[in-house]
Amino acid sequence: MEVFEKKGNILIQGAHIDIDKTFNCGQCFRFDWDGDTLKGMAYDRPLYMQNTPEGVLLLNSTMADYEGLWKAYLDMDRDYIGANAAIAAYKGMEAAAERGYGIQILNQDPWETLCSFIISQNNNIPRIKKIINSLCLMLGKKVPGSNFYSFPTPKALVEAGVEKINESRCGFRAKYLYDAAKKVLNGDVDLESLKDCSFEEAVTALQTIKGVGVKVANCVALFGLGHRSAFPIDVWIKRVIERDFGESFDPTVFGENAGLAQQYMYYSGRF
DNA sequence: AGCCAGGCTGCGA
DNA sequence: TCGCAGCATGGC
Repeated sequence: MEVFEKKGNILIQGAHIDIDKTFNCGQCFRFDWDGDTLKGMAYDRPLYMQNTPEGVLLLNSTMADYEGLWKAYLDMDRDYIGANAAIAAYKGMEAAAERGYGIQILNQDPWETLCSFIISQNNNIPRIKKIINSLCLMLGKKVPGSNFYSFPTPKALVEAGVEKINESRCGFRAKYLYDAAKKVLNGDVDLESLKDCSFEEAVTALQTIKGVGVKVANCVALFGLGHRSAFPIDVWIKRVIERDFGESFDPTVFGENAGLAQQYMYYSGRF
C-alpha cells in the first residue's frame, strides 16, 4: 500500500479497504453516497471519499490530515489480509469471509458511538440515521465551510434535557441518551479510559448506563474503544449463527479477530 | 395493514 | 436466575 498527496487530495493505492462495504455494513451511520462521492463526518470533520482506477481518494486532504486522523480512523495499519485469511480458515466462515473481504473496522469517536448504538436498539438503519442527523442539526455545531453539523457533546445533551432530545423522534431512547450524557459529563463513565482497560471491564462499565445492555456495550467496545475481541450479537447475527453453525458457536475462538468475523457475518447475512 | 428493526428494562415466577 | 411484555416510532 502507498499513500500520496496529489493536487490537494490523498490517494491511497493498493489498499485492502473497500469503502462501500466498510461504511455501509452498519458500523457507522453518518456516511452516504452522493453520486460517486461517499460523504460524511467523523471527529467533527467532513470526510469525502471516492473510488478511482488508481485507488481510494480522500478529497481535500493533506498528508497531515491523513497521518493525524484518517489513517487511524480508517484503521489502515492493521493486517486485514492476514485477518481475513485467518477467519476464512474457520469451518463455516469461508463464504462470509469472502463476501466481507474489504471491510475494515473504523476507530470511531467513543461518545458518538455510544449514542449511535443506544439509538440503534430495536430500530432500523434508515431511522437510526435520521435520528442521529436530527440530533446533530438540533444540538450540534455547524462545521465552517461545509453543510455538516458536529455530533452534540454530552454537555449539549444534558442541557437540552429529555424532552428536547426526543424532538429527534428517538422515542423511549431519549431518557437513555440523557443518562449516558450525564454519566459521561460527570465522570461516572470515562470513555477514554475504557480504551486502555480490558474488554470485559469496558463492557461492564458501559452497562452501568441506562439503555446499554450486552449488545450495545459490545458495539461501543468494538467500534469506539478498539476492543477487537468484542462480538455484538443482534437479530441478524443470531440468524447467521443458527443457519451456519447451529447450537455450538463460540466467538472467542476468533480471538482478536472476533469483531471482524462478526462484521463479515453481519454483512453476509444482512446485505 | 401489520410485522419488524444492529435490545433493554422492569417485573413476576 | 430466567422468561417475557412493553416500549416509541416509522421503514417496508
